[in-house]
Amino acid sequence: MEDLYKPEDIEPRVQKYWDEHGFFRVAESPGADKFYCLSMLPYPSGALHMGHVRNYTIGDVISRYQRMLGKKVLQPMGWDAFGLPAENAAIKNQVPPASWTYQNIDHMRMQLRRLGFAYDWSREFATCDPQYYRWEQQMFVRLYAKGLVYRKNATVNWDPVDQTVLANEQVIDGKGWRSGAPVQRKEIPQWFLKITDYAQELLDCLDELDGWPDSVKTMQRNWIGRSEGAEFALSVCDENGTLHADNLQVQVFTTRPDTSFGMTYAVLAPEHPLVARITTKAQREQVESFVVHAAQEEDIERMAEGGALEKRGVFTGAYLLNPFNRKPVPLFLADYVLMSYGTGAIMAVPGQDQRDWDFASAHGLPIVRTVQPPDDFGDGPYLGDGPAINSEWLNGLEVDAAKEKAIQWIEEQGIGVRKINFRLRDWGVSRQRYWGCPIPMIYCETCGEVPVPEEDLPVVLPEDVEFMGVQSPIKADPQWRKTSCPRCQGPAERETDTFDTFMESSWYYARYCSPGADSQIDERANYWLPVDQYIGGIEHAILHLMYFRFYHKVMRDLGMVRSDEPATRLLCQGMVVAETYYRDEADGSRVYFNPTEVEVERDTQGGITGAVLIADGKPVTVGPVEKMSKSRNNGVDPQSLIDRYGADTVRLFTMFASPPDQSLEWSESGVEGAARFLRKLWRNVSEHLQAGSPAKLDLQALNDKQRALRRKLHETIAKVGDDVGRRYTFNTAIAAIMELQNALVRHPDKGPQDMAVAREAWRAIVLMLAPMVPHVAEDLWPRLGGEGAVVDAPWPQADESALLKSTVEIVVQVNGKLRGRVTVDADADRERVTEMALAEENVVRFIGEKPVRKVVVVPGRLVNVVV
RNA sequence: GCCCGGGUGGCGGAAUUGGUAGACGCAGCGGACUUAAAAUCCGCUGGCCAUUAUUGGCCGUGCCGGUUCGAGUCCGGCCCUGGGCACCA
Repeated sequence: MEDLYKPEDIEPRVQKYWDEHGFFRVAESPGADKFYCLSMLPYPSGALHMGHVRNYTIGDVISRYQRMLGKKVLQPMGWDAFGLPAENAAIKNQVPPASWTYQNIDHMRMQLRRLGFAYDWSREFATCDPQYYRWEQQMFVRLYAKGLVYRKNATVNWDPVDQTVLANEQVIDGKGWRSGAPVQRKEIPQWFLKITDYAQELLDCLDELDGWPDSVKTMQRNWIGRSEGAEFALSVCDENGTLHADNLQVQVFTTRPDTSFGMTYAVLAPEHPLVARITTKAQREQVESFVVHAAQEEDIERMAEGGALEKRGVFTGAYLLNPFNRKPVPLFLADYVLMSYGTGAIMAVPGQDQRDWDFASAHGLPIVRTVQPPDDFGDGPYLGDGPAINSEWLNGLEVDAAKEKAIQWIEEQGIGVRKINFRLRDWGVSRQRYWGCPIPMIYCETCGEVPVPEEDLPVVLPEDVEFMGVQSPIKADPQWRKTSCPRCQGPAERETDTFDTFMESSWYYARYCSPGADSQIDERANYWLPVDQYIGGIEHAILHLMYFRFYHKVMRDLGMVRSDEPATRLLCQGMVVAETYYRDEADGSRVYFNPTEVEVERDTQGGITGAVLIADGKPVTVGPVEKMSKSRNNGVDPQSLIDRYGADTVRLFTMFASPPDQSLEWSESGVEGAARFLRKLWRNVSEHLQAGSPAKLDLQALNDKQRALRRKLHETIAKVGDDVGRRYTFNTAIAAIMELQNALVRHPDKGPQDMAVAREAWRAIVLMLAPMVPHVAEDLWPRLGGEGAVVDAPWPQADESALLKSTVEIVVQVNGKLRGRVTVDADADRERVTEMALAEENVVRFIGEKPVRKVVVVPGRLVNVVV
């Protein structure tokens, strides 16, 4: 065995061994326990960043651990290959988006292989492959047939100069990022998926996702935003209550029907269809002037500062008749009512609603309370509980009872119904971009919209294109879109929009289970699904993870899968952060320096006193710790770390520095610490092997010291198993292994039984480290007499008998303060322990003359004497 | 404004069910080895005070209060900080 730890030799050799034996290729094995461990697939941006390394290391550790428990483990990897950055790169570098993407995939695949992740590469795919997206297109036309797909006008960001739709990220200060022209809001037809049909189920199933973080479930609940109430009609009238000649009505939704007697005015959203019937052109223009102004920077800033938005509005001249008290109330237009939620119209009850209060105050409208606030309640709307007042037949009822009675009354009157509304909107999937999956629809002059027949799929996106401007090549090319109608054979045109890239990432996990299938997925998916552990960033808490759940339920309803949810357990890893360093230049600009270019200065206590730029030796300002980003120039390239330290060191550092769900602070010296640990491990095992062959372990022959060391070993095995398997606190698992190694080093005896215990310990250490640092573990395992590959070795189990202690140390407190320790027999009873505790020298001193009032005994832990 | 996290040494973090606060690592200090440096090894390392064969005391987990024999952990009220949402009736 070499004296020095050389990862540059070990890692390629071990990876070759895994590859040649195809260790990570898995097949279904009915009856065997399976474990599907999935990390979110990366966008092929060009190179791995530390966030990827962290995400995939966590997944790999869990996968390898589960495999050592004897399960069939599926861990796949692929590429979320469509997306906007490829188009930007295409414009910048004059290469087609496809070739740029494929090059990036090649490079990043090589980087992932270098890190030694246990992926079944035979299942790899890129989502831009027609053999992948053809199934997405097929599913879309099937959903169209089921009525879950529809087309309607929706508002987009439109760049009038580039004649293109912009993504939200491409709108900077209200202007197009390339043209600089003010962005317009434009209505164009777009395709939608009816995710709202699944709103209730998406909400209900969250309750059963015990393995998901509460934060994600809460965010999804809020996003779905269920509210219960009533929807009812109000008749348009004049100020005397005379009904409108056309018998016009306005539907409103409210969660507080109990407050209806307090309605003092009503509001329509500016886009409400009735607006054209009841307002003048001048009124509409006035509203438009502030609608255009809406949702601008200053409003958002004001809300961030905690202030209420200005309540702008205009009186229509019309009135609505409140059906509860037959009184007419003025009808306003105001942009604080949204057309996209509820009915686009509200009854306003300023006494019980903050926004209505603000509007009423600003426009001098009356305010009537319908719930009695407590005596000490000041000004403002009252949102709490209390008896109804000013409400005729509801008076005296508490809020819940009043709500119930009001809804019954509405239904009895035939003017409305009990209603549940969701905040969740249907999913708009059209993107006016080139580098995406073509939407398989055809427009025929006579037949209208016609889905592409399944046998004609896929609609292939041409990859060898000139991509010079922002304009999509398939939109620019009149030939591509020209086709014939599948129904009438007449001239027709293809849809030139492409899918939102969230479409590809909503079902990829199922395709991994069915490689090569001549259908979207096949029966093999039901063996592997649901995913047992999903790992990815918290930034996907709402969008991706909602679409992912929605798609799974849709696939279930199409008969493709049998489970209700796609993943039973979810882990959201924290951000990777690093210190920032900068200088403020004379011209007011701030220049950031990478942590690798800076040297930190410390005082004798180790506190940071400053930092200098290595290049010029002059000081730089130490900024806050922030998420690694280009703008702060604090990103660290994982490749350079791997080149310098090896994959195992990088993996060990990322797992050791913090628990997986908290942020990980990058530290050069922390990486060096990880490297030092592996060098020590290597040397210690080497010295152990050179010290000779161990005797057969004879438990009866162990002396106290050997027995104590072996107890430490088995305590560590128990703790590490719990940390890795249940708690996912890999940092504390590694710390426990480090402690065990330190204990072994401090036990230098080389007798036959010392060697036997040491051999047992080194083997356990190598096994417990194998998921985290698999290369060095694989290399050391056979040297320590291990059979076969460490990837298939069984996870060590604690020997209960080794954990038994003959004596235990008991902490003695007096009035809750630590005053001494006593060692007692493990089976000593309370009386004996109390007696020992009261006899301890320092305890006696503290009790002094004071009478003992009470003695609390926690068996095996402590005694507290109360005086 | 609403919702969800977090606040513990010089730093990252540990303390799993209310029971020894600071495991493990980093940084720092002292020493060994070395011509020297690196690497490696050993020791010390929350603050203050007393005592030095020794050890002991006081303070200490963002702030204020409470429950308890006992609180980093539970409860009430604040402060700071990270993230999410955006007038959803």
